[in-house]
Order: sequence, then structure tokens, then C-alpha cells
Amino acid sequence: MKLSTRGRYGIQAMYDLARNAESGPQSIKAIAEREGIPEAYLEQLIAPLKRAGLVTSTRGAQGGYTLARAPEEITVGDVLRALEGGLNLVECLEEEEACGKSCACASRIVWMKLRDGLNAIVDGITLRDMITDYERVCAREDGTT
Amino acid sequence: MKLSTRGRYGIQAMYDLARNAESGPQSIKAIAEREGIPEAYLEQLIAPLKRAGLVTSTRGAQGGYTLARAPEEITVGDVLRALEGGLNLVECLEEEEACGKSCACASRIVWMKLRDGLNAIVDGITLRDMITDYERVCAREDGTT
DNA sequence: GCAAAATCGAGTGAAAGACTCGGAATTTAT
DNA sequence: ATAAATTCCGAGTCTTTCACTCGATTTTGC
Repeated sequence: MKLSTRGRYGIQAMYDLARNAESGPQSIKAIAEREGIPEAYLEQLIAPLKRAGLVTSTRGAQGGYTLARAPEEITVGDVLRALEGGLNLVECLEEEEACGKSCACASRIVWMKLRDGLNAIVDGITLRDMITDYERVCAREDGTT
Repeated sequence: MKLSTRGRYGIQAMYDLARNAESGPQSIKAIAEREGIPEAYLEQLIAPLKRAGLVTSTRGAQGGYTLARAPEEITVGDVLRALEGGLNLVECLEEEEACGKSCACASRIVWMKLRDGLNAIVDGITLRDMITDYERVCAREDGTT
């Protein structure tokens, strides 16, 4: 029931991109350094984000990644789903069959409630929210990250 | 981001106990058979449930397990927390330190929102709810589990 | 006392997680 | 035109966690 580093790093990276949206494309190296993410690993994570249409890339020197949409139009849910492969807590929900097969129906209802609830939460938080929340809560404590 | 079988089996087992609350203590063997859970494995799972005070046991022949409280007073959250070791999606939240250390503050706020949201959801579903929901939704389809 | 249970402590095999590496292919700066 | 900076791609590896299994030890109803 833990979020993998994929999701965590992914959110951090996207947040980083959101903060630096004005400064042109950000290289993996730059993001990795600022956020403390292993560079070679981040490369693996950003691929699915691109496939999901959340970031765009420009190759070559001075290249890097940019948010595909405005920070207020990208949710934490978008990012997590791209990296964690859907937020189904249980495989049983991936098949669209009704109850009566392998999955006990009573439990299935629970998993569905969890899935829907979780999705509602993560879709309610945008990258913009992260920025403003951070400013409100942590602003004066320090300036890092 | 998947729930482990611990959580899934655990919910199934507790649901089974709730349904059979009238019939005296249920042996691991009986529960395992009805729910399709590996017997020796279920034994491992029920231990933490007992430690958490969710079930009580009676040893010896005719013994087994019983819910420690009424089905309406045990939530899915109680069960999952006992088996999944807290529903923190991220270890960073286990230390109560404020931001500024290893964990980026902006992300931390997100994880806290998720944790609180998730807990609210799972604590809003009792074993009783599982039974009534099941009856409402799946009643006429079949009678299994 | 015997059989049906819970309890306990280890052990194991496969799968997933978290990275690393090396080598293209592209583009910009010089 | 060449070098440097980058994205892109496909493997490979090491560790940890999962999902179970097994055997031995109580406890207790009949």
C-alpha cells in the first residue's frame, strides 16, 4: 500500500517543471539535481509522462522538458496514473466483469469505492495547488526545493 | 500502488466473520475454504488482526475466531491499517518532522492530503456496510461468498 | 486420551522495485 | 564540420518484499 518512488519522484519532477515553467525547457540533469533524484532513473520516469501527454520534449543541446499544459490543468492524479499504471488498488477491477467470478462481490464494492474516492482526491489537486499550498504553509521556513 | 493480498484476504476474512457472527467461532480452515484463501497463509494474516483487537480467539477443538466488536463498529480502515501497517502512502510521513529535511515540503502536503482522504474513505465503510451493500447490489445474481 | 483447533518460528521461490549502463539519434553552439 | 549537450532506447542487476509453506507446540472439547 505504499506509493512507489516512481510516483513520488514523478510528482516532484512535475512540480519542478511547474515552478520553472517560465525558464524554458529543463534538462533531466537540472531537474534531477534540484530534486535529488537519480538522473538515470528520472530518465526512465519521464518517458511515461511524455507518453501520457503531460510533458513535451525538445532534443539536442539546450533542450529538455516542458509542461504540456498549464500547471492548473495538470493534476496529481494525471501524474500518478501515468506512472503507477492506473490507480486500481486491486487487479480484480481491471477486468470489467461483474461479480460472481474470482472476485468476491462484497469486497469488490469496497475496492470500487476506494478507487473512486482516491481518484477524486488526486484529481482535486493540481500542480498549481502544490505551488500555492507550499507558499502558504512553508514559505518562511526555508527556501529549498 | 497496489493493495497487497494481505489487505484483500483480510477484508474477505473479516467479512466472512461478520456474516457468520451468529454461528459461533469460525476456524481458519472454514474461513479459508469459504473465501478461497490459502489456509496456512490466512493463519499469518489473522494474527495481526488479533493483535489489533479486531478478533478474539478460542483455542482447542470447536475453537476459532470471532469478531471482537459488532460489524457496524469495525471499519475497512481498521482492518487495512492492521494488515498493511498504517495507510501512509509514503514513509516520509512516518517521521513527524516538518519539511526542510529529506522530504520536499510541497510534495509532503500532497501525501498528507492523500493519507487523510484515504483514511476518511476507509473509515467510512464498516463490515455492516459491506453486507448491506452486497445485498442491495448483487443479491439476485448468485449466492456465493 | 484423542482429535481439532490456535500459536509459533523459520524458511523459500518468484516477482517487483529501484536503479545503472552503454549506445544511438538530434540539435545547437562554435 | 565538429564537438557538446541532450533526449531516446533497450538491457541488465541487485535488493527487497510478497505470498506462501512447513513442522513443532500448546490448548481444549468430547
